[in-house]
Amino acid sequence: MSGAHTLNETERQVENKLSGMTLDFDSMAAVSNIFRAANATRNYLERTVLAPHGLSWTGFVVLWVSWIWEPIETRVIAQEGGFSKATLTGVLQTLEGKGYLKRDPGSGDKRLVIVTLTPKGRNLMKKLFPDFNAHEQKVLGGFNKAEKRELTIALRKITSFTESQD
Amino acid sequence: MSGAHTLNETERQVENKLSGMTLDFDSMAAVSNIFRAANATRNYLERTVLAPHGLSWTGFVVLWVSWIWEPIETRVIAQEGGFSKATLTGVLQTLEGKGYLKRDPGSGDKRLVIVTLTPKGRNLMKKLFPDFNAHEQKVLGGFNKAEKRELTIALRKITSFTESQD
DNA sequence: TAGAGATTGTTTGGACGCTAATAATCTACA
DNA sequence: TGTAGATTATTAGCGTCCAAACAATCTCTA
Repeated sequence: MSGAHTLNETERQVENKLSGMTLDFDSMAAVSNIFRAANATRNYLERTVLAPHGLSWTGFVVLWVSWIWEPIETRVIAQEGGFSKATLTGVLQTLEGKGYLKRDPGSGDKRLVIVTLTPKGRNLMKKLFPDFNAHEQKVLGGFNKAEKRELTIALRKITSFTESQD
Repeated sequence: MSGAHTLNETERQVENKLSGMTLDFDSMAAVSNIFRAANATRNYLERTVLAPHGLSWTGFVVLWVSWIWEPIETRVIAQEGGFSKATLTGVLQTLEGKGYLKRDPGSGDKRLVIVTLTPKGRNLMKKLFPDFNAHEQKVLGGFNKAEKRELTIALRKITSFTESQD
């Protein structure tokens, strides 16, 4: 929902299609703007920070989580990163192939896989993360500290509601 | 970035990794919560509204845009929906296969493809969209009208900044 | 009126991302 | 002790998602 048409044009057209139905355009606008902001921010950070290093968004998240908590079990990475174990398997293969991390069997529980960054991976993150954060600051450049926190709180409210529903 | 660890634990660990660097944790939290909220909301709406109709998120967006503006050129759908032409081609094939829409060559410019919903597609949307909006209202249930608009404005500010940057 | 360059949709090849099925391993309880 | 059930990572199969290459068509200009 990106937009060649303006919001007003869209609203008029939707009302046209659904005359008589009660619609909440404020909720509609809020929801669609969450996705627009998320996509635009993701594209921006991929373009400015990640692409020069040949890193995908998911690859970066996996690398970041692993870097912060290494040595770390893959099941924790999946939970922390918010994707399935199956997805993680593929991403780990990619990152291992690029030489940023390695996988070892758990010492106790043999089912587990433990991820550790390679020196190459650690060097990358030590350089990449401050850069990433600098661009996050740019993204939030129009906000003061209180406004950033307000936004964060609002978004958390949405996350916790939607995650609590079955 | 979903979270088995609390924010404070993560902050402490990151500071540990990057002592001496200046990081903006408020921006970091805001950005990561945009993605958490977007993913959680998407999963919620897929689960509650879309899955019962065998519809994917992207499929719904394409169908929605086409329904509102039909007859519509595919290049407009791609721009409006925010994905590439290549992605759209696949999604349109899927939706056409399910009998929700059809593709016709443009009458003037022969390169163009014009999308029109089938009666089956229109019936689906007429039923689906009010349902979708009802769940959007639920997602924003903890917000009053002013708060919804405030959130929308904040998100738009982020979108317009990130989209304006190269 | 050619023909060079731009634009459009599709194909191709690669990476994500999910669920369901599978194999290996662990846990619990009789 | 042993075995049924749970948990783990991986694989298989499908549907997104993108950039790059491609063929068809249009546009502009000399």
